[in-house]
Amino acid sequence: MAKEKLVKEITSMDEDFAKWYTDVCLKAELVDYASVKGCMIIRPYGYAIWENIQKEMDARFKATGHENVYMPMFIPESLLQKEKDHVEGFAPEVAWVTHGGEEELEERMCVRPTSETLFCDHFKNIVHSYRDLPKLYNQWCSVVRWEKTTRPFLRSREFLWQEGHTLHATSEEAKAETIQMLNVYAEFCENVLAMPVVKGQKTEKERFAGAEATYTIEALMHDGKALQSGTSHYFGDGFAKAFDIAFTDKNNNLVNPFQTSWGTTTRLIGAVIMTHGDDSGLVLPPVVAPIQAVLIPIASHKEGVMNKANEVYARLKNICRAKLDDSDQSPGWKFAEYEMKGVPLRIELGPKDIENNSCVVVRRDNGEKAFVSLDELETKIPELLKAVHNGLYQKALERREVMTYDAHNMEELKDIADNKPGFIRAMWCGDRECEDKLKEVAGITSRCIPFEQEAIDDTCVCCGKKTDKMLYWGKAY
RNA sequence: CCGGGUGUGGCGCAGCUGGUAGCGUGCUUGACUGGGGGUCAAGAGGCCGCAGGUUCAAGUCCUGUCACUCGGACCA
Repeated sequence: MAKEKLVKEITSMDEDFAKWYTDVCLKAELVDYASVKGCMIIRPYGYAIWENIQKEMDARFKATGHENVYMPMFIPESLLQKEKDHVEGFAPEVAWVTHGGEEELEERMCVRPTSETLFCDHFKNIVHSYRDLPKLYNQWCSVVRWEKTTRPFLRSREFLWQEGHTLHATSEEAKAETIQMLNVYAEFCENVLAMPVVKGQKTEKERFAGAEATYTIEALMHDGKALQSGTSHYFGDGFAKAFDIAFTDKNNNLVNPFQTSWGTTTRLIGAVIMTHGDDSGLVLPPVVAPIQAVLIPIASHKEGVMNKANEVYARLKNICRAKLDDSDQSPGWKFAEYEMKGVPLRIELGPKDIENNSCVVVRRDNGEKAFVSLDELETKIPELLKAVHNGLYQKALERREVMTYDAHNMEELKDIADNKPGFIRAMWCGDRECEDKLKEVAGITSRCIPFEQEAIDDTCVCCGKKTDKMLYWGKAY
């Protein structure tokens, strides 16, 4: 009699958010742990999400003129060493290969933690004239960073990602590319993942190793922590100089080109889980959901039910990514199972429905039930999928707005940081000391200097110096 | 890397003062069921994380190690 709302196998968010997250990853069959610490097995259901992310994102890269390439996974130590800031940033977390078979290598090689050095080494060989520019490359691959503490999707020692690397004749063009790709990421998060993000620039402290400027999209998770969900870097000509990349321009001068890189990772899947998920498990945005609608026959042994279900399924397959679950599990079990897996729409078809020439469609995002005439499947299902997407986006946006606070002085800031999880907006003078102090006093880091500025004060929240710069702060994953 | 917690059938756990390896769930088979994780019956399944040590005897005590996990420092 008692109606159990929760999926019992999943810890509730309020009780223990971290455990909830891990439960969802495992119970929704996204990942399994591997025998090497910090490495994960991405299972078919999880990988299918990644494939959909890749498909959508890759189309956007191609539409903006980029080409895919593949670089080696090993980087000789001498190559990694060429750009000073870069190697200092990554050296603590690279994995080294020292032997080939039984023999020790003359020069050890690291497993790529990122591929700037490889791309530079290649660009040096293929770029000689302004006619060779721009180079707009991207690669899909995995990289290795030997992290200390690890979590599925959010921080693993090996992870899948895409890294764009581009080379341009002018700094203006390279800067425009950096911003363009950040906008591609933001648009992708909104229209594909139904996830609102804050676009902005990283402070010098949070900048990528070797970059002149780093831009970021920051998302807010259910528990009020920020997640850096994609970055885009402008390198100036620093790498080009370090790697001797030069070309002859139209005026016959030998000059260095300007460079960018940008990346997103399987962390986006973690972002989806922590943005949309609830106590019943995963909630997937329809565009990336491996199964967009699951059809569950009721009383399937009864005359005519399976025939009708197969007929409806055949039509559904033409409308969306559909699945018919005709296994002998009970309907209730199936309801819980597909809720846990975040399937956007559940379609129930039983004897009563067939009598009425209709079916029951239930939305995963809000649980709303609708009776849909079987004659209207082709129009209603796409509408409902769109509605789920919009519902998810709106809910996430509203939550972010509610969880974003303005701090006008240090007492207020510390109070918010201690008691109200979320983004904190506060003015900042630009000094590293003030940034460090906020970390020390309130345990928060700067997330970004948002493009959309709003002067909530005219002085730095920390030192009181005059400023017109507003920052997003928060606790980050 | 520092500090806390946990490793026992697939999963979740119990196992006291060392003395025959247990429960729930899941799995298999069958029947009845079927609109929110069904009922009954009969089965299968265990190097007790790994390596040492103490002991007549170790899941239990000791040492080491590995993994997972939470919190901190560092990072996508």
